[in-house]
Amino acid sequence: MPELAEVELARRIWEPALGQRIIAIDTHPHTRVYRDTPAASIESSLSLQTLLASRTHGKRLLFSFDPNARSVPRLKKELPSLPPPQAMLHLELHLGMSGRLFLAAPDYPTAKHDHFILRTRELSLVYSDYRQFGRVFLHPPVADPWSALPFEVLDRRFTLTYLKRVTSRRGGTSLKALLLDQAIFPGVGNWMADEICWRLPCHPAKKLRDLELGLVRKVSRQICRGAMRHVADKNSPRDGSEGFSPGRYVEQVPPPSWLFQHRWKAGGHCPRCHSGLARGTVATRTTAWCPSCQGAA
DNA sequence: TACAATGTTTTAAG
DNA sequence: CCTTAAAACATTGT
Repeated sequence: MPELAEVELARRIWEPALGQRIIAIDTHPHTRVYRDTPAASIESSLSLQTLLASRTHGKRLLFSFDPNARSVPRLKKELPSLPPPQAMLHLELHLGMSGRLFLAAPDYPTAKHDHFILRTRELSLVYSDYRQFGRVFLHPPVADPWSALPFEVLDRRFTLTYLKRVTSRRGGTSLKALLLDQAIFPGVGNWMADEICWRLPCHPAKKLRDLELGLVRKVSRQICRGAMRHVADKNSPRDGSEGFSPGRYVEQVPPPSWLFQHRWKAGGHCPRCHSGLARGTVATRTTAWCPSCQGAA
């Protein structure tokens, strides 16, 4: 499920735990989710640390922990014998296709597909993923483990010049495949890619060399911004309640004027021209498009 | 039963 | 070495 906006939504779900200390960690240690970092090493690294911050980049989630939050008093010049501060630890999480985050009570019992649970005194932070395409791993303790990632679509630096440069050798690829490439459009997934193709409008199998890149850039930014707005509008009033409040975040979905609402329905119709939608495989993914608006490849 | 699923990585092929 | 296409991964639901 998770693309850009849904990943941001997932980040906010764990937000109530910022500033809290991890007092226990539960894992299913032998699942593929730990293919990068062994569960035991995550457990020992994060134990008793404080969750300080969270960010997203495309479909990635980053949670940063302060190993000094507990032992560092305000005075530092006065205590030269204190050990030097340790760098922040960064835990990255990817939700894959079926991963989700939720909050639960501190004594929440681990369920079948709950691979990773952080416990604080007040909350359980649960990562659940029945399909195990997702992953959780630790970064080496550097200041910013994400400094080399590509620009996000909504980043000011995502300019036409930039887009031309990073796609300069990709003329033979299809629009849909390009939109799904996380090195170029971080956070765009299957439904957003279809939405962008539809909004352009342009057939998803059209070759990049036949495209107007400036328009692709403009529309992809519109779709990303729109998707983010749909999650930002929701739950804006904070209820001020403490601790576990299930259901505070509910998934919100784009309006009926978007292709999104119609693309999976059998016999779905184009919200722009009302033609019947077409469906097929493009770039190895199931794809929906309007044969009337989007023309041919 | 067989296939598809809002994703990524690896392998194969051009 | 580079680009592009397809298989593999693990599990569930139709």
